[in-house]
Amino acid sequence: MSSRPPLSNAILNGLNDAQRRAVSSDAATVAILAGPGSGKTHTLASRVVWLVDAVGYRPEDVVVATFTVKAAREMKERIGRALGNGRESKIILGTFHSIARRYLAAYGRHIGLNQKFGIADESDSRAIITRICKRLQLTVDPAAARVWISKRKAKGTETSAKSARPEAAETPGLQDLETCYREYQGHLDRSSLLDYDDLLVRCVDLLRRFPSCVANVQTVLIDEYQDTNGIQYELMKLFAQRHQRITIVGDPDQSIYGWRSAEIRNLWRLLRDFPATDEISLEENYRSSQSILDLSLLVIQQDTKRYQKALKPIHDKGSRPVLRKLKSATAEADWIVSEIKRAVLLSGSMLNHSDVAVLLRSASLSRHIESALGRAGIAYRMVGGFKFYERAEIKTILDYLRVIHQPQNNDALARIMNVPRRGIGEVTIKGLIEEAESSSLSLWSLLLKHCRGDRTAKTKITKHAEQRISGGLLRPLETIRKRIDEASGCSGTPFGLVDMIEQLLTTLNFQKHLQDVYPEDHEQRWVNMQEFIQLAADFVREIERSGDDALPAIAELQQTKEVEVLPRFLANVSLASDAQTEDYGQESKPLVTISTIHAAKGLEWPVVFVPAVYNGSIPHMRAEDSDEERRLLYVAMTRAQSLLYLSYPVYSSSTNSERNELSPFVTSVSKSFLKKGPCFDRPVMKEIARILRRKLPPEESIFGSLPAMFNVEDNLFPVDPEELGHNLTGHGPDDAPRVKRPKLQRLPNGQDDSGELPWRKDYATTMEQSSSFTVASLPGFVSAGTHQAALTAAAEAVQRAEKIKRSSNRRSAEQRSILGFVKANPRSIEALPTPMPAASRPSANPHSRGNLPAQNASGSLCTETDLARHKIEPELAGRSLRDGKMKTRPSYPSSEQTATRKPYAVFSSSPPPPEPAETDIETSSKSEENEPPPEPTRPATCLHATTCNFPKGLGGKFRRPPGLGRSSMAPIDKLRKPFKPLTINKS
DNA sequence: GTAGTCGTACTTTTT
DNA sequence: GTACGACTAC
Repeated sequence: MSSRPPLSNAILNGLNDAQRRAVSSDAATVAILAGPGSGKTHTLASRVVWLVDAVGYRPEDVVVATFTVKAAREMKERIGRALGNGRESKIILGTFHSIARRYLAAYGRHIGLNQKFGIADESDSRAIITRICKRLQLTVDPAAARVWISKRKAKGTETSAKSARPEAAETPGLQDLETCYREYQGHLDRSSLLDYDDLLVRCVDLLRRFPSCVANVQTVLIDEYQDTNGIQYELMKLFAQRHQRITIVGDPDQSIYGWRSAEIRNLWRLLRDFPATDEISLEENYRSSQSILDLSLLVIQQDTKRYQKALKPIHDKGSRPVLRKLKSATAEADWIVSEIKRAVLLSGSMLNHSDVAVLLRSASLSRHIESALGRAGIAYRMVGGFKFYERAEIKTILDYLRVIHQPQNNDALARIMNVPRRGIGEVTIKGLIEEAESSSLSLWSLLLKHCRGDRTAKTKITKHAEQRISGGLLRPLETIRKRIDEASGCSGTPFGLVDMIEQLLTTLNFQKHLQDVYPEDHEQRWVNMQEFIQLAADFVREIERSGDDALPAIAELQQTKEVEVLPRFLANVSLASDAQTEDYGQESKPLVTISTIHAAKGLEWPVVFVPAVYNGSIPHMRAEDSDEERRLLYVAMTRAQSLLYLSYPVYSSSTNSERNELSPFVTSVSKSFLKKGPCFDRPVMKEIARILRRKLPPEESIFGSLPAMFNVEDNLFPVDPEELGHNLTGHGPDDAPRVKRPKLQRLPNGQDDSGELPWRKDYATTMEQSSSFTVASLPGFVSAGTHQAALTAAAEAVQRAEKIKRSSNRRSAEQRSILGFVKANPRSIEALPTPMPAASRPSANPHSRGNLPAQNASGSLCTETDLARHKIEPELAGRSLRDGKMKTRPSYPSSEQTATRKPYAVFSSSPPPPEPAETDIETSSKSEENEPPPEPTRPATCLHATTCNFPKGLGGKFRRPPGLGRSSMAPIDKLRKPFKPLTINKS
């Protein structure tokens, strides 16, 4: 790689060795597998730039597929920044669905697709299927039918072998399902609609029958590959059919879309179909503190079937994640607010509200959080969940637009027929639809004929209603349609989308309609309409700026140019999960982010809250795959950079006082969490600052501006809300009495107890004997030892990080391969994974892997380089051995294989303790501005909550202001305007 | 037939 | 806190 042209240096700069190798790999197929925070997306984006700039592919010959609109947008931005000249807009980049739609728009007619096809979103599908089920009196649940149909389409056509299985008679209403499927598909065809799955299915059809569509494509890159489903895999291969050059990045641990038919299996399929694939893993985690990673790993490792990867933190230990137990969901929300305030204030606004995310299993959990934030006047935004486009008034206008675009869209027309009120009721509408369908007319033409007197509908329509339909619905829409045709026909000024919407609103007298129907909140809804217009305007501007996203011309095949804005706008609405509602003009004030975990994938925040970590929420009651739920929690946890809080309410909502149980994913590791928020003293804050690479304001200024009566510690809520009556917590025996105790002593094995529980040991002991690390000590304040020890730990962590950084420079040669894993388990991930090869250097302590196979189980199948990769840093392998953890490890329940594999020393993200000699040198050279490590015997009392003296990093110079006396401190939150939620703002 | 009122039963995750 | 169904008044 050393002989690359200088131009490429810029691309490779700032990447680590493994990333560099991934970016510049010459292999046709490249699979980059890496854990969270390892720079996957960045690497993929860099590879795109590399392929264009260094290798020389034309941008328009590169296909990049992502899963979410947000990811696509970000990818485009990143690539654009590096490429310049707007070349990124030529790249065929987008979600699978949007790329498929573009191809279908351009070439669809070659496979008999109506040029003006529309997209049926989920609610359309649901409505159609419900109607079918009702009409034909099918005994299947419409929702289940929809899922079944979708799964069938998503599976793809290649997997014929396995389709034999589930199809058997075991499916109860199979007959009905089949009927429903047929009817549904027929209905979509008649209305020229494609549902989400159809976009992919039809595109596969297109590319198979007309490979020349993609004859220009040189290379295909896929982000978040673990989320591809069968049909997407086919699509990927078809896009790459000419040159078979594919790059994927993914992380099996973050596969959270199984319910949408994502198949982790696709990873093995890829390696099977492209055996020469260059596998690269990225192992350094640049995002999270070591504590956060350690705990996340403990969670994900409970999945014994997973393919394991190394994940090495480069950051300091950081403060331990918190697992907080609250009385109710309301208390939980209030507690979150109090912790946010605490973090912001005690960091002297080094952390602000936009650094905070609250990640939820389900969007519906946001209610309490939203109202607590609202009450506290903290601005926030909700990502995922209720979508802007799903608001009733927006949907209505969208339906109008859809009918303008596609008069044959009966469903949309039926929904708007009586909105605004035109004196037509359900019965009439239903009758008309039936009539239209039975005479194979569209509803639109039926109405048109009726109103023109060409044909009288059998269904009775009152004269009054007829007039209003004719004058208030048919005629205005015809007019608009005519104007569109005229405009596009003679290339005159196209009829502006915004004009169209505004004209529609006027003719319909929509504002009055809103007033009539929603007397309570019509104003808000009208504001939504304005925002909608704004979005449309943005969309148009964006199109004009970046030009049409036409596909590169192909000699052999005629393309249909997409000239009209309307269809593209509608498609954009259906395919965009989020309206890009952000930043119009107004200085973006810092907002707390509330998001579903799904929507948070790929993102990161300094501070992350994961509320509602209880059985039933995570894992969700209705979830079928509990491993996936665990991965979901893992994804949530690994979003955090420096502070991670999990919490759960003991009692679910006020309505029924049912008790919640802590999520099973964390019960066994619950002791590794803090029971309440960390004390944000100087050392802790400094560590946070270091992880975030930010500057921490001086201590005086932080405490100088604390509001009066401010609670410095997380003590507004009882640590155990049930303790009042001496309750048993009911989470098993070791959990019962919760005695806080300081951990001041060194553990016998010489590992210094840096205030953190000895995690591994804890993990082991929770599973067998719980007594082993009870350390008798002063009763009193938990955190005291933590903080002083944190100082030492911090210094050490820096060295460790340094060491890892150093060692990781040669990492690329040592990455382990998944090839063995795949080959040993050719067709399923159900099989146990190959044991992670342990350190192969003799210097590493041998007992750790006494019974591990020396090589990857696939040994014979591995290439030489494969084997070479299996070396592990000796330090990494060494640690757990030195600690003698192996002895206390219980034999793992499932199988010997698991048990022997279990030594996770090798996967551990904990770097080894520094070697003594180096310690001194490094500390002295390194910690100039650091406090000298404190004496191990600092009395605990200095951290007493109410008299909080901060441990004087600087010799006790600063004391916290007494709080009561000081006046005129500006509470920064005063300045923040209360945020009015789009949804509902009353509690 | 339409429109308004009341009571009941749900509320995973996304393209 | 809402969406849908049943019931009742026009």
